[in-house]
Amino acid sequence: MATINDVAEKAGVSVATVSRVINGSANVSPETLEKVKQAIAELNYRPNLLGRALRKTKSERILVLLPNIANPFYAEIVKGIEDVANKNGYSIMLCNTDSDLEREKKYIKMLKSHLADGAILMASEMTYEELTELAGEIPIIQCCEYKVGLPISHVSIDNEMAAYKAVNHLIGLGHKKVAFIGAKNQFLSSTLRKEGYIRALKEAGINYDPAYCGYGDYSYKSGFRVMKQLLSLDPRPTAVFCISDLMAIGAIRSAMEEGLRVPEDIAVCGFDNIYFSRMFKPTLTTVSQPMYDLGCTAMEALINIIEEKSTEPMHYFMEHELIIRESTVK
Amino acid sequence: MATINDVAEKAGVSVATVSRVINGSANVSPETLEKVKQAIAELNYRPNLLGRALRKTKSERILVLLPNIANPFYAEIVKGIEDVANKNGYSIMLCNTDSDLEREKKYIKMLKSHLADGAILMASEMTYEELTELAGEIPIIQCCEYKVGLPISHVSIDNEMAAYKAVNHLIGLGHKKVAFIGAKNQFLSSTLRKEGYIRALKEAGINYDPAYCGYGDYSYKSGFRVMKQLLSLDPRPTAVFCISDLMAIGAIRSAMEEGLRVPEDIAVCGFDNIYFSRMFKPTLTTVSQPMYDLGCTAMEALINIIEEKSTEPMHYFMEHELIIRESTVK
DNA sequence: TTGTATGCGTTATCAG
DNA sequence: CTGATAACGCATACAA
Repeated sequence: MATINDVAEKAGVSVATVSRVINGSANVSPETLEKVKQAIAELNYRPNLLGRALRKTKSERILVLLPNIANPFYAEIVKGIEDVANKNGYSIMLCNTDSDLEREKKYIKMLKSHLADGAILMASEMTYEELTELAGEIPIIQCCEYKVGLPISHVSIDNEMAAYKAVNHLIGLGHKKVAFIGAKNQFLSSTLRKEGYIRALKEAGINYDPAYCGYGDYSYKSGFRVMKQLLSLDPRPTAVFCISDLMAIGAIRSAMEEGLRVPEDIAVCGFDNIYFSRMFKPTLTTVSQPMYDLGCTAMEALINIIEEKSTEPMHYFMEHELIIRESTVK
Repeated sequence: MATINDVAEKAGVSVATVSRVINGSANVSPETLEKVKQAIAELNYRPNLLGRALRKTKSERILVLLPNIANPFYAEIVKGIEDVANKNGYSIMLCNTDSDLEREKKYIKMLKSHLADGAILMASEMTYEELTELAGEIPIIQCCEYKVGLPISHVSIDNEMAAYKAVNHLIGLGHKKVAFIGAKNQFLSSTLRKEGYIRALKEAGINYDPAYCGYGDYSYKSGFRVMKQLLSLDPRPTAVFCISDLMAIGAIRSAMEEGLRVPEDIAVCGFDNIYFSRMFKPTLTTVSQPMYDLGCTAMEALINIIEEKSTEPMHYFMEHELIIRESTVK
């Protein structure tokens, strides 16, 4: 592998001049420029990024930690992140944590070891203390899932309001017995979506009944299972709000297996608007997050921190949208 | 950020001793070990990976280039890659190329710039020449999609045989008019799957008719569109083999819209066994690839090259499996 | 067992 | 406009 020294030797100049050529410095005569360029081409020389980053103490690289690359929801966010990053000269590298704290910490260690200039964290498993400490060392942004009260910027939607609107839609269709399929975990969005559900009920004068609430893990299977239990209640719910599309689809299949029609016998609403929600029959009513914009905004906020344009933690709430399809309205 | 110098100073030893402690050298007295460990802890010191990699000319990092992180197919492969990598002390970083040659080349540039020790390429857009040149410089493996005749190891399934078996299954059910929904692109798998389709027809004494072949881009929409055309043929096909699950699901929805029942009026078979193929109604008959094992094998092969245990290019063909579900058999 | 000195490949400072 | 040289943070050969 050719180094800058080889190029310098071949071109008959010093390494400093080669470096100037590489970095587009104006102070190089046309003849030397040509000589150096030729030497670079002949040797097929590529600057060693490690050496450069070490010298500049800046890598122009960003880490994106996400819990599950299989989730198409994150894929769209990553697109936004990448586009903004590329526009600003940064490369992004994806780190799949698999919701495993150990894996996440391994990547965080790489981050702390100067491998990247900053990171975007989605659904981090770290504690308040760990996050705070990390933010003191390295620029980070929380995207989608976040913890409040931290000196760390975040980008998300208003989960409480989104859930409220979804449940309000069901109530507006005349449903009185509206069930809820959520998740019990450390994520704020789970709590907020449930709070939105409860607020919609209360405002409509409907009693909040914990018996109408089940909990899964966002998966198809868990939606299927929880729905089975809810359907055994008497009186049976006539509508269900699920905090993920996959659970909603599981719930629909569960209802169908019981001989119920969707939406005639029971209406189902999901959350996320994954591409599959259009393909499923009946097509799924759901809440759409502006995934691409979430990614763009997160990356812009991160760059602002890295380049020290902004220092104060910012909290961005992006617009969401209720998408009404066949699973709630015939 | 504390450096090895700070630690050395604080502990009252030389940087060499600190380095020995970090790297677990045996030749350190218990007392110095303790002193250094304490200094490391107090300063919250993390070795700078750039410096280390630069010095060792080895990063212990692997790049995984994939065309689309949204495709759950790749997610499972990545799991296999990660598990083997972690077991061997490597970290993997995902690079989303979006099937864009420019993006891919940017990551390849990083690879050539010593940011990683090697790479696993899935569905690369590069030419024969580019790939050959790259392989001369850096350890790489082709996974799933590959080009033949290159001095580069690859891991995949036998696409021709898999397609053959799938179509044979349809023929075995009594179908004579078996259509095909494929893709026209540079990928060998597209060609091989079509060849398998043709071989199965020929062996059964069925004439291969190009009119029964349509082409999409693996997506739901394209499957839907192509199926519409195939259904307008006279005589109408009674079975369809699709080279992706998404196209198969699009095809099914298309058939349903025409008032046809699946599988009674028309049988549909997909390819990939994405998790969604189980959730869809009717559940989808499809070809399952051993995604996790593909990833494991690819990573093992890469490590063998990096650590120079093997030098000869190897070609691995993993077992696949035909999974029969409701879309072909009632 | 420990320390000194060197170099990995860059970029940046300073002198010319 | 160009070159010599130091420094980024680390690991290691060699000396002590």
